[in-house]
Amino acid sequence: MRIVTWNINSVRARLHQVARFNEEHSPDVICLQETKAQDSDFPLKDIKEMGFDHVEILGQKSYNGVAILSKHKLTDVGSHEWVGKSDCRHLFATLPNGTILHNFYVPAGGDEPNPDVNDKFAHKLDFLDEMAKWFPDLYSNDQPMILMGDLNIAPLENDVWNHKQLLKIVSHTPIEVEKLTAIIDNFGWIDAMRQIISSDEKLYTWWSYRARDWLTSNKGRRLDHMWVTPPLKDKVSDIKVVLDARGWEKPSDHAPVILDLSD
DNA sequence: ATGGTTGGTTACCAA
Repeated sequence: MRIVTWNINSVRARLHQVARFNEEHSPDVICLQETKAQDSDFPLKDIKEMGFDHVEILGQKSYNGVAILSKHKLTDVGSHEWVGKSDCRHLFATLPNGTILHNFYVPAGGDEPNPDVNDKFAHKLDFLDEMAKWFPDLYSNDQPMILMGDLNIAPLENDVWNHKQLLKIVSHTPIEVEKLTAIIDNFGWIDAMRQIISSDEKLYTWWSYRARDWLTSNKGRRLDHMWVTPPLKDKVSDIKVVLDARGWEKPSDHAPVILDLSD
């Protein structure tokens, strides 16, 4: 089973890249974030022609939006309105083997890492606090479950190109890292990417559009994540960040992340 | 210290 998370930064602008990725990597499921299309504008027909017979979408005009593209039947589909907002940041569904998928787009949080003056940062912190309570309230971690998506936080020193220079940059501030770690610890999630690729190595999934040459400067951050519950721990056979896709023509600023699970 | 780019929507907002 091959499961992918990808912040695509507009599904309509990147439709040909979904097709290319599908041909080159044969995923079973792709969880998309930042689709930036209301449901009536979602290119459902094109996606289905790629072989994704089961598609769940939750979109809004211009901003945010998540989708699950699947070649297997999806059941028990739903979402939660985080911090009381209906801003299309979460979708969940269950695969035929019983594995529950959660697809998240956590708020980016703006530029100023001070919740007193920046409402977007306050919203991000509230969202994270709610996530830390929500999973233990509703689930047990002895069921197979995967949480993936753009969490907009790079928690470890080697998740950013320069730890010290980014301590006051939103996505790597101590308060965000502390809250993300609390979500993991409260429920017992396993960081599948770091189980496969050692925390001693730099690992990024996002590179700014503003860099003159993203690959040469390589000032990346690991903003996208794949977490699994303990029953799936030993079934994670591989993780890959598909760097190629960041270098395709008119790319998203995020690379897709592939999770391979053995049966 | 500052500005750099992109997508969606149409004079900026969010990332």
